[in-house]
Amino acid sequence: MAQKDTAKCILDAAEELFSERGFAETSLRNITTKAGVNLAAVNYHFGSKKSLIQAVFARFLTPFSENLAEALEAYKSRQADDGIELHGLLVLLSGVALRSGGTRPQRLDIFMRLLGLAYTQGQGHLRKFLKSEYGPVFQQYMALVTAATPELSDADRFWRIHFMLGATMFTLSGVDSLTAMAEHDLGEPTNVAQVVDQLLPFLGAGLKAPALKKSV
Amino acid sequence: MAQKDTAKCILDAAEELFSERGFAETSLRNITTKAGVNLAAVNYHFGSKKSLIQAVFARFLTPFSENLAEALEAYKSRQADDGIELHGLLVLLSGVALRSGGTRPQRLDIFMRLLGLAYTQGQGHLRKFLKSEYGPVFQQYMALVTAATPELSDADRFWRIHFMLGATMFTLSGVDSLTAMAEHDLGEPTNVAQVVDQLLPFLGAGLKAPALKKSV
DNA sequence: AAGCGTTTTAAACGTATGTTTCAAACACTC
DNA sequence: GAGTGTTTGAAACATACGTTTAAAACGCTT
Repeated sequence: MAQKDTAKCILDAAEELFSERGFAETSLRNITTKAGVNLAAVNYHFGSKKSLIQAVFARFLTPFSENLAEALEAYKSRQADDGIELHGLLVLLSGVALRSGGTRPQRLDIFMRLLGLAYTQGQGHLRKFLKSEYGPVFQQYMALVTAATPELSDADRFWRIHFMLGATMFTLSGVDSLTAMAEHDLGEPTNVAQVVDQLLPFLGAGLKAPALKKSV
Repeated sequence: MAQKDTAKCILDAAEELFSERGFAETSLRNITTKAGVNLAAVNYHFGSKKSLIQAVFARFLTPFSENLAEALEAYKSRQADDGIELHGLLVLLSGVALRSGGTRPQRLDIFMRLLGLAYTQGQGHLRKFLKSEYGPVFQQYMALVTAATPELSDADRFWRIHFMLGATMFTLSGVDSLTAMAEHDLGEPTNVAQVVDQLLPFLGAGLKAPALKKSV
């Protein structure tokens, strides 16, 4: 059991290297060297580099989406017919995210970086894989957010959700560099959970901001 | 004059391909084929692929930072001793950004994507190049933002500025996909300037949000 | 301990990359 | 219009990549 599990070692190394350099910049030789396994092990265990990439995402996203689905069920039955409140929804999602990192809580930043890559340098196969596999849970969550912001037009909500997504992904993607900068400039050490706590009021205020009036 | 300028053709092709696929995924053969020039032309005109990447950034950032510096001077002398107001600063920056795309206004999305790449898959040489070349103007702008938000602690302002940066970069990076989604889902066509108009109230409200109270 | 399916290993495969080379074509001065 | 410096062209360079191969090592049942 203290034995090394080759596939797990490969996933660990790939996850970290991908998040640092991107998919194309990371060679299988980089990965297998870092993992301490033979080059051919990747193709033996995962079939191809593409499948490796998908496996890296699946390892994080599968427990994450399961946790989110559970939390949503619990929330719905608890809330019953009370009004749905935005702040509670944001806390719910951030809690699930912080809890789904496995043993290491920092995994969240790695994964946010990967998610960003999937958007920017996603080769197509990744986006389809992610949407078909994990789309429904997030649509479920979005329905609640819509219920919590009835005053917004669909268009306003659409754009502001993406503003929120961007703020979150960017910040958490570089949370280690940013906390280092913050500590250097301000002298205050910060951890991921504290950054998320800072993030929530910003996102809430942005989403609830008064809509712009056309042509001042 | 109607002659093709080889270096310009290379920059145009590189800019577009880099922003779509990233630096490593874009080969010099992709670039020169798209540009309709010989493969060796890149190394002849720019020396190396690295220098080409820097040149792509410089072509956009140099006029941008010059425009920003001018706008800041005008703003300062106009404002004199009036109070500095956040919304005006945001409008100023967005105006400079929208104006600096050269002939094609869409260039802003391409460049935002490139800037994102510089953060994520920046090979180090890029970040140093950008910071030393264009850092000072942005520090100047930041000083005004600080003056416009005296109620914020340095830490709150630090984090919220990065939240704003993330929301902006993410949204504008994918503004073509997002506007397509918005048009499909909501039936409303949108252009880049309108998205920016949506962004500003969101950013303003987020930055000015009441600070979180520690330990509810 | 023999046998068998699974896993690991080292080496090679074909392909694509960034870069270099050097001769040909060009633009322009004298 | 010859001569000069600059730009382009086709081909080759060495290197790195993802993948495949076939033999060796391992784990486990019998």
